[in-house]
Amino acid sequence: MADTKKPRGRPSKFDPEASLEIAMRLFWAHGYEGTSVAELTDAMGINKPSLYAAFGSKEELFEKALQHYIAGPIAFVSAALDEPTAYRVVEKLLSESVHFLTAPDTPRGCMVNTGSLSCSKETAAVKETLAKYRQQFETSLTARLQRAQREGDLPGQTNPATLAKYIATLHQGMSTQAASGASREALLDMTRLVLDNWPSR
Amino acid sequence: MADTKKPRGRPSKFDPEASLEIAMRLFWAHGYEGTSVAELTDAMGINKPSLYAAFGSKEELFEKALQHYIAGPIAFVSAALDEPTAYRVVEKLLSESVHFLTAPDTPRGCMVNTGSLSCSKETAAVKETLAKYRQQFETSLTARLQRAQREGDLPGQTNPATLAKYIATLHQGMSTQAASGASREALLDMTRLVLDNWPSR
DNA sequence: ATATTTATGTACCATTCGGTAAATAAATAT
DNA sequence: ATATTTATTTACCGAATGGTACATAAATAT
Repeated sequence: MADTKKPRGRPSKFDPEASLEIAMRLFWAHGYEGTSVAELTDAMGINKPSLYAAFGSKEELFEKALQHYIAGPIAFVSAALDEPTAYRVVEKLLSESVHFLTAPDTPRGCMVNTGSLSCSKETAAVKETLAKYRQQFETSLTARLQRAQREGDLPGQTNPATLAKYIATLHQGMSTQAASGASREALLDMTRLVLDNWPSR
Repeated sequence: MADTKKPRGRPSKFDPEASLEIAMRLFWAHGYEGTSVAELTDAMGINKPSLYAAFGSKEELFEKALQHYIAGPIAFVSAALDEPTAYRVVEKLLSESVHFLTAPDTPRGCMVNTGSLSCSKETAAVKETLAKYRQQFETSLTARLQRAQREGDLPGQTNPATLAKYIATLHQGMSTQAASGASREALLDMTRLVLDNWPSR
């Protein structure tokens, strides 16, 4: 089942998957513009041509690191949408986000939120990519809340899009809070406050 | 009353106040690292030595532009704390923030939030300055809510610090939302939702 | 008129930026 | 053994970065 046929030329001395993980951590911690190619190659232990051969460009590497981030560390976000009720979706989303955003062994804050909020004109594409992902999340959450309304666990007078924007906004704000040093306990207290005032509890 | 005594040397051909306003707009729109000194001097119509003579360094200029921003465009934030009740403080704060963050003639988002969230290690000082200002706001709001509790317009079981963090988090999230293109109407709807679920209404 | 003071414009500094050309090293195919 | 293929290392590219030395221009003081 494994790849038994040996490749033709000189073997790579680095694992692209491991390098992607390293890139993710650096972009996560310092953003797109705050991370230089030299820092990336230093951390990966490779030279620049190897990076460009494997990933194309800094921007492509960022995109791939972003995919890696979405499929890995924040997979819990889309998983939370599978909870049975709107309340439990939001409960799980917020509480898991707090734990994630304040985890001791990973950068503070969410890469999708802090990766590139304001940037030079040249880097606007990256900024918009991240904005697109945030929008996708909000759209998915809206759809999930609409389903909840059909299934009767969300009051009919609540606007799902507005509620989704509310949760997305809180989530984005929590990312800033965590990146600025807010404690896990304080953010959990805040989550409790939000859930205690949930429209349909 | 005016400054009648003529200064000694060659007169300045630029107004430092106007230049500070220009710097504020650029930093506001593109952040600290996303704005280059060359872009600043171009927009101001001066040469670099004039900028350095007037403001010291890029970082000092940013600090002064930040003061200008806090004293000007977002003076309404501390002004909102003067409203008579906790509910009206928050109502004014959120609704005015939405109008401010989505104003058509100014950059989207709040400079204190988007000025430098993630950045290279070298620029960590600017990031922390902004985090400090956000913390100051949250602390002021906490104090205001404590006063509200003493004055009886906020239920005793509510934790002012938690409630203040909640509002601050929403505010920070709204900045990201606005910077990402959220419409004024959608954000006002969201504000309405928040206020309708206010703990002590 | 001349000296002094201040701000200007020009030209430059070392460093870093993202990215690449070219030579070389290490593997397999024949 | 030799050719071919692939990835490596080294060295470099032009442009942009934040910041400054230096000569000059424009004002006042004497």
